[in-house]
Amino acid sequence: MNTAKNNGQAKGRNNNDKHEKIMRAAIKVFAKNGFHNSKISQIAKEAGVADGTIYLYFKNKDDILIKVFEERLGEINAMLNDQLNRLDNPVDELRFCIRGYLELFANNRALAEVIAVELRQSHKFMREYVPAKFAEYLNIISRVIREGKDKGVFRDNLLPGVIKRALFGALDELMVYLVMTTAPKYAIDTLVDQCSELFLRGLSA
Amino acid sequence: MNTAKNNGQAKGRNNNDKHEKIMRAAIKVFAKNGFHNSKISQIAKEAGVADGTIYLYFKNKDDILIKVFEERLGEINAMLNDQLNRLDNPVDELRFCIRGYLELFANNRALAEVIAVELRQSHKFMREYVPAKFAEYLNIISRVIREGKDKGVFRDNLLPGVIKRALFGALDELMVYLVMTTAPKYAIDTLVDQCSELFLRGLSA
Amino acid sequence: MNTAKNNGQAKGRNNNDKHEKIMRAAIKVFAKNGFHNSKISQIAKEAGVADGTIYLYFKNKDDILIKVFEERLGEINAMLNDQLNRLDNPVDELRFCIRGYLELFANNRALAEVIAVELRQSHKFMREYVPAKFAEYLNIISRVIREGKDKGVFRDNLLPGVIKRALFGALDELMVYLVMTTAPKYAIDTLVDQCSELFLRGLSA
Amino acid sequence: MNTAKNNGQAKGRNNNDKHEKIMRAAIKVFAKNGFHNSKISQIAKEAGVADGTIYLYFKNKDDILIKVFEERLGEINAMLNDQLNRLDNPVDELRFCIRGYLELFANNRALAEVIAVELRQSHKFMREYVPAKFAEYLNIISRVIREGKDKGVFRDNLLPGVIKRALFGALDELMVYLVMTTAPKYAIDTLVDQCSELFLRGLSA
DNA sequence: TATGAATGAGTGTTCATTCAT
DNA sequence: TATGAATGAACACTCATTCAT
Repeated sequence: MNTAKNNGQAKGRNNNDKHEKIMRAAIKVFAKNGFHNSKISQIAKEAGVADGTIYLYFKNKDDILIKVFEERLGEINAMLNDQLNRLDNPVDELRFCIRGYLELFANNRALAEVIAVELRQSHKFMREYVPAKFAEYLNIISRVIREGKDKGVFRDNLLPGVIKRALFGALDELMVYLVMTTAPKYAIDTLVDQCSELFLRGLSA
Repeated sequence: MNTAKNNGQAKGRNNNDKHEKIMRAAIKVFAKNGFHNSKISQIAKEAGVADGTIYLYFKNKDDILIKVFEERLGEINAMLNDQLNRLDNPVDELRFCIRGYLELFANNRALAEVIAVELRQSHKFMREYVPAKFAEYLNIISRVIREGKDKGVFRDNLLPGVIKRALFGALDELMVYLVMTTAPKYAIDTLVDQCSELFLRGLSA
Repeated sequence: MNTAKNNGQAKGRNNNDKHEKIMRAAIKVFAKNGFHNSKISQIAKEAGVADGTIYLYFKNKDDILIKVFEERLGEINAMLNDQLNRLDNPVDELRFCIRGYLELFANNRALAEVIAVELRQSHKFMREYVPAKFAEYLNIISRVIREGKDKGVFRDNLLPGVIKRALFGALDELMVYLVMTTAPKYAIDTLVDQCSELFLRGLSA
Repeated sequence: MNTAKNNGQAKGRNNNDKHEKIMRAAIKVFAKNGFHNSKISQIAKEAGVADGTIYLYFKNKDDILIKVFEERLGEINAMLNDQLNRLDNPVDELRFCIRGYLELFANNRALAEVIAVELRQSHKFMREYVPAKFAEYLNIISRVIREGKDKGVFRDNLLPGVIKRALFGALDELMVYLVMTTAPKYAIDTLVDQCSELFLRGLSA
């Protein structure tokens, strides 16, 4: 029944090609039409493969969306982990999280639309799918906050489990604004500055 | 072509009854199954009317969801406007906005689930539907912030248009946490306190 | 179950008013949209009555169409019978049948469209409904032909039962042409002349 | 959007099989129930394919009916064109047109019922659908008449554009009689003879 | 008689998924 | 692996008809 072959990450070169091609096509199509209005046949066409081929790489349509999230969020997490290691103070780190998140999506509008619009969407996601990489992402923020508390830079009565969600919500909303507004009134730098100052002041000891 | 009868609010008692009954039923059913998995026939059954009757009050399935948002958000806005008039300082007002939003949804889980999960959802919403009441809601926050700036309570370099979105995003995310988590680790009071302090410090002059 | 009140012809003045009003409205609406695309509510609106009122005068939607045919064809038959009595030779009588039929419909385009397009249509008509008045109409033609044979004006080996159908078919087709063509190439007089000469020569002894 | 594959005629054997199978099934089902009372699922069952398969070969339900007309009328036209070439005088040719038309349908009662009852039917046909093959058929008759005029066999004051319609109407009506009457009083030969003599005398110089 | 709100049966069409090649 | 023709379950919406007033 489950004929999907590639559940892990490291695969043969050839397969990977097609897996990646389908994923890129899916992001493009999802962004254009929304998940529910996107047809498998459109994705197949965009990817240059047959409809049936998609089922060699993905369990079903939902699986494509899940894989898109997981894989792209995984990349974001890897990038954040990598960069945060090079910084040595929570203030710069938080600023980097904020700037990194907004810039990333600003540069990949299609992916942003998909994540912004579809992430919270269907029951498949909020009910059945446990977004592992999403939790990991939140935890990166929480780690930075905890580090700030430990170093005495941030207030001591902060609950990282709450703050991480508030920050993520704020970032996500600003990202939606950035991506869904045809002619945004505020530049990305403005958003980053306003948001950073808001949170850093709000958190500071 | 459009046979929907109740576009305004104040109607005859009988019609209103049914309009309201259908809306309540829809919220319940949407919350349970998600919008796309909810069948018109389920809503009709839950409301105790015939399938066809729904189309006397709503243009189509999407229209039900839109009306739910608009009407409920309208109530929230009315409540906020009403209460904020009784307070005289921006700090208390912002605290009220935060507490009001979270408590409201905490007390109406079904509606919260619908709004949280479906609001940003399909192209119908982020692409075709212009959420008038939602904009109004954001502007209430922005008004409070502007007032705070005028009174010298909040910083002068704040951009209300950015801050209102950041705050809304944070609140929304916390609401999702509250509603979607089976056994939340944090009580609503905790969330309100953490969020209020975070933002009030972040905004303070 | 059958609540239709007016099955005969001679009725009270008041009822007749509404019966007639609905019928006229129906002809107009059927002609515009075709039978299957016409809604009871449209007819009701056009007639200036409530939907339910129609069911006080007609058994159901099909019944309206049947009544339209029967009543209008009845009028045609009455007119033909009346006029044919005043003529004394089969040649003039046949000419009159031909001219009468085409002129009648040319002057009532809406009715013509309905009869032309809908008469042969639905199973209700070709299968269940026995078009009494239609048979009567055909028999008027057949009577004229028989009379012509008796008087020695028309050939003796003619079968009136066949000829009446051929003539009706020809007339009907020309009527369709007249009515459905936006800018007919041939005037009604031309059609009458061509058709009369064709059939009179074809029938002549 | 339009996924129908077979718009032309000559296709691979497999596809053609199914296209033809569905068409035959449709004729059978339409003849039995009338177009509006025929369900896609019935046609699919009769054809031995899945409901969805029909939509690989036809745009929609209307399209099936249109294709039936066009293809069958196309065959009639081809047959007529082929046979008429072998005859050398308009009298025999017209006789052949008359006999050919009636015999063809007499031998394919289902198709006859469909064409007789549905051809003039719905707005789809008289209003939106332009019956190309039907016009072609009429023009074959008109060509024969013109040829007869040129050869001095038929009268000179004939208008072929009118006569072709009158003849078609007559034939069509006789065909309906033949097909819709349970026990026709007149044999097909009788009809052909009566009709041929009627028209040939009517047209003769 | 007249109304028109309410009913609910009925169906064309889409599209994710399968599987023979 | 790859294909794409075939499948068939699933569902929003319409509208003729009813009936309480």
